[in-house]
Parts: sequence; structure tokens; C-alpha cells
Amino acid sequence: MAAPDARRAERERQILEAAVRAFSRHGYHNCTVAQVAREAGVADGTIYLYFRGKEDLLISAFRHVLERILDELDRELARIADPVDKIVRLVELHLEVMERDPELAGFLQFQLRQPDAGIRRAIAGPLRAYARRIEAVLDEGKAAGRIRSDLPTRVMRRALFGAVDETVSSWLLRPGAGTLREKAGPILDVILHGILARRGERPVRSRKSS
Amino acid sequence: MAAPDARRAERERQILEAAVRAFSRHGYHNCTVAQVAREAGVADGTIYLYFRGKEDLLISAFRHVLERILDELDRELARIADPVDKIVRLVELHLEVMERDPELAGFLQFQLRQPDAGIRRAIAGPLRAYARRIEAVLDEGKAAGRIRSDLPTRVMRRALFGAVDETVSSWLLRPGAGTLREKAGPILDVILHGILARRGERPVRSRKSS
Amino acid sequence: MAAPDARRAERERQILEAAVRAFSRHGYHNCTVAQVAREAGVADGTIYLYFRGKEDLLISAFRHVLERILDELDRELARIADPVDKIVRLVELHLEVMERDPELAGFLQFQLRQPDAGIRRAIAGPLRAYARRIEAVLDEGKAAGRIRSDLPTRVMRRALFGAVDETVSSWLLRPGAGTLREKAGPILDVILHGILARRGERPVRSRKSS
Amino acid sequence: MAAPDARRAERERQILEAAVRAFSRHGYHNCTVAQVAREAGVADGTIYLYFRGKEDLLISAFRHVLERILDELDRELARIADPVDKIVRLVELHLEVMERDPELAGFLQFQLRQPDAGIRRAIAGPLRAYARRIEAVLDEGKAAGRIRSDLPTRVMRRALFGAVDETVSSWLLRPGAGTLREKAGPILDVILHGILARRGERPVRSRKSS
DNA sequence: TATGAATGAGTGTTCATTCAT
DNA sequence: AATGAATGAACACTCATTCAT
Repeated sequence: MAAPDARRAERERQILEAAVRAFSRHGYHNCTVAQVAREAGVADGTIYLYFRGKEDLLISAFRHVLERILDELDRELARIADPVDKIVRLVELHLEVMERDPELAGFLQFQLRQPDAGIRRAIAGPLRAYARRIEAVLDEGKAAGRIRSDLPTRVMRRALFGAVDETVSSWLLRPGAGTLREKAGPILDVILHGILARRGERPVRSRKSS
Repeated sequence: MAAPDARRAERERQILEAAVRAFSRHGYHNCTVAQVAREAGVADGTIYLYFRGKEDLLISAFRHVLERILDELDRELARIADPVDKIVRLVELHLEVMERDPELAGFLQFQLRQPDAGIRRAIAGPLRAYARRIEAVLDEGKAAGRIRSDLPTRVMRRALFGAVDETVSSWLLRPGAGTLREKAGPILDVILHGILARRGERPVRSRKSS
Repeated sequence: MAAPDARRAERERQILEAAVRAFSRHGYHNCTVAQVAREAGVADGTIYLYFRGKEDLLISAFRHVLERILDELDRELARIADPVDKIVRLVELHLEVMERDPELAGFLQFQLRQPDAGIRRAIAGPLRAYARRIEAVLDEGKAAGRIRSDLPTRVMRRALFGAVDETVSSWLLRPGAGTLREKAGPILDVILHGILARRGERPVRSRKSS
Repeated sequence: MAAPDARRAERERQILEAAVRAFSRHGYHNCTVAQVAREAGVADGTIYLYFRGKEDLLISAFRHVLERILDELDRELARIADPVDKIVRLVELHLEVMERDPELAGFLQFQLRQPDAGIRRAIAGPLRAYARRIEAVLDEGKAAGRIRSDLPTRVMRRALFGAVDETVSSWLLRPGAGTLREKAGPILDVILHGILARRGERPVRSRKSS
């Protein structure tokens, strides 16, 4: 029946998920295309029927993975009304996804951070979709009066994402330091309330500007 | 005969600083040892009289660079009494260093983030020295009652570093988005005071635990 | 059911002529079987129902092309009585064929001259049929007392063919150097009468020498 | 001593001559760079210290070989006064060179005739130097009144070269058909005097022009 | 008969590293 | 100590050919 497209899509998925595993396991640069092919159970040449090359494989794998994460994220956030609860859930989900599949985490956290400028740029595009999700939630919070509106959304987003991202990286480097899920609360506490002790706090100001 | 060790140290420094420039410019993987040698003004083989190989060059360059940054940081922080002011200065200095030398920034921000597990581990060691500086300041703040003591120092450190790090990365990828220095205030504001609107805020709680 | 053999022959011709075009355009080695298939409007695999492989395709294409050229040659020569006129016509026709279809010319002149020994040998067979035509005409001339009989026919054939062949190659490499047809007269003059000055010609002097 | 340049030149020659042998033996396309390296007694990578790549190797080898042939040709021709004798000697030498070193002959006759347009063009340049030698001798003959001046030099050159070239090719394809040297006389006879029987010859004219 | 997706063998080239000078 | 010529292992990618449909 009319399933050649489905067949093709299935094959593509099979290769992409093999790529995530193989890249995560051996490291993008040390991983040969042949290893990805073997992991996917196809011949070397077959890879090139679906992707332009190794780099395209990396970028496509990222897009594939991100798509599924965004889907899950959107589904989850749709169920939640309160903007702050959404932020909470977003952070939790981020950590859950990483903890659930460490190979995926290694892929996203390390293999994707390629020093190569071309790859970085190609990654940046899709990544912005995730950034927009975060900013949308923050803006929603601002509109609802739950999030400070005297700060640029982008600054808050970078702080939030940076904090979570750094946490995941640390966790991957030091296995056995507890679960990742349990870090959600404290991180959120820092981002939501700040680290300053409540009483006697004085305004912070950049001391010099030159 | 006067100072053979000094001579050697000078040569070493010369090569390391060439490595930072060369790696930053071409990318670690695309940069050949010959390019580093040319940049340093020595022969290819000479590199191997000072370093075990390309990887050692990357790691040593990082250590060299970090050492100088830590020296400057320590000098600066020694002048400041207030723990919160120290945090402020730490963030400012981090951003200043990056802005002052974009080649150094590219090196630290991109070339150093190698997917290779071995490199990552080797980088992690020296990096902990920087982490310890941050944590020391935070602990000082806790002791002085200026920083919340109901949160693990490490969590705060990760949030602070992650936020700053993410900001630097973003800035490098989008040139012309203002100076880096001017981002210090807002980031600190987020980390110190949090992003929640002040009045009517209710406790944040993780909604589900499964 | 009507004419399965005719159908097959037609398909074969269609592929062979596509091969001539494709090989000529891209060069035998740079031309993929898939390109020939596309040019012929058939699937890649279909090629292999008609030919053993790429090399067989080249050789068969040559045979196909040569056959038609020989047919035309035979028809033309049959009309001519005088052996020398036959030689003249042979050269003219050779040049006409090449000029008429530059893609065919490129195929015969360049793509066929494969350094591969196996191909060279396979080409040599059919080519001998052309050589025999030339030699037949020369022998006819000898018998009629129009052509010198103190020289081996084969030597004359090689000189004649070599001169014409070299002329075609030169012409293909320098487009815009006149028509190919107009070269027939001078070449024939050389081959028929030689290059030696006949009698008491006086010295001609090149007007400039630099 | 000051012999680094000499050392380099020697190495280069060593590789080029290995390339001629290897290309001739296996065929340019079937010959791997590794085979050339082995033949030259150097490592694969060393080839690339002296040449840009496989194609450059082919072209450089041709230039190298041609240079030596031209040197020998010039030395020989310098000794001869009579222009026609020069032509005779040129043809003899061409055949001698080929016969003397069949591997060189195979290289020049087959491996160099690459269907690849880029290579063809690169070969054409140096080859013109040989063409100019032939034309110079012909012009000399014209000036001395020994060679017909009613024919374009280029036409004569193409006929002469084509005839000799075709002879060499034939000889390489049919070993055991006598020596190459002995073909010089007959070929020259054809080119110098033509193939027409002397008596009763009538003017040759192109019969039709459409 | 025809298709075209899949195969996997084959190779030019780079570059980190070594070592004779 | 310094050089830089030489090394050779490693790898992405192409494409002729096959075969299940």
C-alpha cells in the first residue's frame, strides 16, 4: 500500500536514534559514520541516502530529539494554568528528560556543543525554539503579574536556562551525586527568589562602569 | 646559563598563548599543530619538547589562562569587604575578562567545551578552582548573613555560573548586542533577588513527584 | 508479443545513445551509471538487464556508433569509382561525422581513449573494421595504379588515420578555429602529395621569427 | 653543504619517475597514490609534500618526461643542418624514445590521454612545446625551399605528429610486430612524398561542399 | 520486465607525531 | 635545544552492482 514515505520516515528515525547513541557513546569526532551505520543496522552507504553527511546527521539528530522534547513540553504546559507552575514544570521536565535517557543527555550536553562554528550556527536555529518556549512562559508570568516586569525576559531566560544547563552538565560529570530531579526545587528557589538573605539587604549596583 | 628555567618557562608561555589564539581562530579540531607552531614562531617539533601533544596543549593553555584570571580575581576580591559586593565584582570581572579579549573568550567558551570525555575530565579539574572561588564568596556571604543559608552553596554556585556562562555564550554568538559589561547588573539582579514579582507571591512547590 | 526482440533492440539503442551523450558530457569516469539511466529515462537497474556493466556500456556504445558510421561510409564509397576519390570522400566523411555531432565526437575522440588496458583491447576489435575499410580503399588504389605500391598499406593507413584523428582532436580542443570540413583538403594534400617541395621551389622565408 | 634544494629536487625526481612506472603499469585511474609511494620507496604522505595531489602528479610527471625528451631532441637537431634531415631525425628520435622505454611509452601514449577535461587542458600546455619544435623544423624547411610552402605549417605538423603517434599506439597494442625504429622510414616516406603514385596523378579536389 | 533502495568495497588526503640532523 | 622532513594510520564519502518487490 501507499507506505513508501512511512517506510522512509521510519528508516530515517532509526538512523537518527542510532546516531544519538553512537555520538554520545564515542563522541562526535571519534565516532565514525560506519559506527553509526552499524548501530542503526544499515550499510555505510545507506546513511548517505538519508543524510548529506556526518554533520547533517548531527544536526538532524538534534532537530529530531528537540522536536520530541518540545512536543512533550507543550503537552505538559498546556495542562497548567499558573505561569509560575509552568516554569516549575519546565525545569522539572528538562531535568527528567535528561535523567530518563543519559545517552540523550550526553548527546545534548556535550556532543552538540561543537566548537565548529558551522555546526554551532546550525544548532542555534532549532535551539531558539526552546528559548522561545521559556520566554513565552516568562512573558505569561509577567502579564499575570507573577513575574517581575522590570527585567528583560531574555536576561531571565538566560539565567534560568544557564542554571539548569550547568546543573545537568555537573550531574553528568559526577555520577552518583543523587538524582537530577531532586535538583529542580533548589534551582527554582534560587531563580525565583534569589540568593540574597531577606533582611537587611541593600540594593546591588555595579560599582564601576569604565 | 643564567636562567635556563626562566627561558623554558618563557618559551612555554609563548606557545600557550599562541595556542589560545590559534585554537580560537580555527577551532581546536580544525587547527593543526603546525598552525600553533607557526603562530608561536617555533618549529613543529619544538611543540613536543614542551607538551605531550595537541590535547596537552589545550589543557595546559586552559590552566595557564585560568591561573591569570584567578590571580586577577583574587587581587580584586581582596580589596572588597562586603560579600555581596564581592559577588558583584566577580560577575563583573568574569564579563570584563571575556569582553576584553574576544579570542580568549572564544577559546574558553567554545574550544574548551570539547565533547571528548578525556579532555572534559582534564578541564574539570582546574575549573573546580574557579568554582571554589565562587563558593568561598557565597559561603562568606552566608556567614555574614547576607546570603541565604537555607540553600546549598553548590546549587547557588551553579546557578550563578550557569547564568553568567550562558550570557557570555549568547553574546559571542550575537555580536552587536551591546557590551557584555552592561549585562552584569541584570544578571545579578536575577540571581540576587529572583525573578518572582514581590507582592502576593506564594510558595513554589514541585507539583508532582513521580 | 508482436515483436519482443524489436522492443528489446529499441530499448538497447535508447540506452546506448543516452550513454554516448552522458559519457561525452560528464566524462566516462565522472559519469555515473545512474546518470546514463536518467538520460535514457530508465531505472538504474534496467541498465543491467541490457548490459553487463558500465564498461560493457562503453564498448557497446562504441560498436553501435561505429556500425552506423560504417554503414554510411559503405553507402558513400559504393557510389564512387575512382579509388583516390574514395580516399577523399572517406576523409571528408570522417570529418563531417565529427562536426555534425560534437557530442559523438567527444565520445569517440576522448571518452573512448581509456587508459584502461581492458577497454583499449575491447575497442581495438571494432576499430579494426574501420581500419580495414581504409586499407581496402588503399589496396584498391594500388591495384588501379593510383596509389604507390612500394609502401605497406598499413603504414599508409596509419598515417592517413593518424593525421585525420589528430586534426579532429585539435579541432575539438580549439573551438572557433574554423570548420572541420575545410581541413579535409589540406590534410589530403599532405597525405597524397607529401610535404616535400617538388622541384626548384625557392626558399620561402618566415617573416618574423620571435 | 648547501644541498637542501638538491635533495628536494632529487626526491621529486624519484617520485615522478616512480609515478610514470606505476601509472603505466596499473593505469592512472586504477593506480593508487599508495602504489606510487611504494614504487618510489616513500610513505604515502610524503607524496603530498611534493605534489598537490594525484592529478598534479600526473601532470608533473608529464612535464618532467617531456623536458628530458625536448632536451635530447634539441641536442640532436642542433647537430643537423639540413631541414629535411632534421625532420627525419625528429621522427626517428620520437620512435626511439618510445621503444627504448616501453613504460614511458605506455605512460605517454595511454595514461596521459585522460578523458578528463581538466587534465587534458593541463597536458595541452607543455605538449605545445613539442608541437612548436616540429613546426619550427617545418618552417625551417619552408625557408630553405625544401618543404612545400603552399600548405599551412600546422596542417603538416598535425599530419606528421598524427602519423607517428598512431604508429606508436599501434605498436604498443601489437607487440611482436617488429621494432618501432624500422617504421621511421616508411612513415617519413608517406609524409614527405605522399601516397599517390607518381605518374598519371590528377589533381585532388573535394568533390562536394554542402 | 522494470524498478530503485540498499549495499559495501575502495581511496585520496590530512595531520599528529617522531627522529635524524 | 631546535628543526622540519618524513611518516602512516585513519576516515568520510561515492557509486557500480544487486535483488526483493
